[in-house]
Amino acid sequence: MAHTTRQEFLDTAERLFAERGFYGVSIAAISDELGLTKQALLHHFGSKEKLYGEVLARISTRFDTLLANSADAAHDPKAHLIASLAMLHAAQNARPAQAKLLMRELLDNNARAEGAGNWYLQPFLTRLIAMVKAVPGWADASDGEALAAVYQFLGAITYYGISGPTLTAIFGASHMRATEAAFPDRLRLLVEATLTARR
Amino acid sequence: MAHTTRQEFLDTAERLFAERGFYGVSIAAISDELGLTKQALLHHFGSKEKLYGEVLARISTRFDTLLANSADAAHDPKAHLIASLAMLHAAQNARPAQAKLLMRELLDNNARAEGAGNWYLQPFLTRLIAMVKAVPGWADASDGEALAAVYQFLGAITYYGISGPTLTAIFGASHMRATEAAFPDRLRLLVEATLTARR
DNA sequence: CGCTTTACTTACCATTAGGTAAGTTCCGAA
DNA sequence: TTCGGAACTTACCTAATGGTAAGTAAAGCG
Repeated sequence: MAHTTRQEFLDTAERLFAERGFYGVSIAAISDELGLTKQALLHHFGSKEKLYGEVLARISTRFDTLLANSADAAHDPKAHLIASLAMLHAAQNARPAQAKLLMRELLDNNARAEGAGNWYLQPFLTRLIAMVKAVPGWADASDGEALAAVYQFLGAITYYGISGPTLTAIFGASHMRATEAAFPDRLRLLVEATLTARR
Repeated sequence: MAHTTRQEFLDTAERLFAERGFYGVSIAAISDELGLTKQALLHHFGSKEKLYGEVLARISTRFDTLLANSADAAHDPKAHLIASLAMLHAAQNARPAQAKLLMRELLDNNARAEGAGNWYLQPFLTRLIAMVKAVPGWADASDGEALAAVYQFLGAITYYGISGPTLTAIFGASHMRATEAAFPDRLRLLVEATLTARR
């Protein structure tokens, strides 16, 4: 709203952090892309770490509201879960940087997690867990059990979001188009298989 | 064999690069862990980039020979593929750093790929593609099609290799044990579902 | 009008980065 | 016994890093 510059910083940071990781991007590099000095960035965010935190929090919120908005059509829990995951997939496709950053966070948080690191993702994860537990036969599942399933779905989506560009870079663009359309079906198969495996 | 120090450098670098990424680790930090100076490292490897390349090449070779050694029992192509992927899964479990590093490479190579970056993984990927194409019904698949399947399998394995520690860190260790044993079955389901989807 | 706040800038700083240059120590072969 | 090369070390360099301090220009507001 009034904070246009702030949002531009967040957008640029999200993209660059996704491309090169936290340590691979300097605050000067981020600021340069906006034609500002790094002190402008520090003015808005205080430190590089806090900027990174805000970027992550924004992604988590984005996902969370995405899932919250789809909650009404929850007649069939399993169909609802699949539809929600498809929405996430679409969101990842629309914002490739987001997918990369999410995967990076899964890689980095052990090492670079003083304090609150992981909590950015937790509300989002918790909501997905609830959706899995709503599926018939999963009501009595433990949080860990449901989370493992969630993590697998999320991983498949996120991984797919990053593998597209990578494969294109290695093997050329022509091969990748056809398989792009097949992913939603594969995702559905994965969800069905995982959810059916438990009895 | 005579190069004990070299190998120790590679081991340490593999672990640290996996933990914090290429830019997150200084060559001084790697050397310090061995009680040596960074110039010792530069003496052996020339530059940080070359060290990183050797680490990746070693992983690729490791995988490649792993697959090559399992090639004899190829009576049933699908069973062979599944068994090979299970071997990879076991290898990733035995060396968690390896899984992380592989995933990082998939994230980083676009940005930090001047030249040969991706080629480290290609022989390994090519071998997996051949194994997929050996499955009945996949002989006429394009390289891209087969690679997409390979990439999905590899992603599932690699992702699972890194998600274990992460989930444990977030939700505690007790929840994770049970699901650990279930993964081979899930992997098999994934492979079956993916390979059957094509007709 | 004066005062504060916001959004920045220039100036500066200590630390660390990767890398070069020039030794030193040691070991194995001629 | 000397020689050469491998495996290091200390010393040094330049550039870049994240961050602090202090200021400036403009807008909002009593």
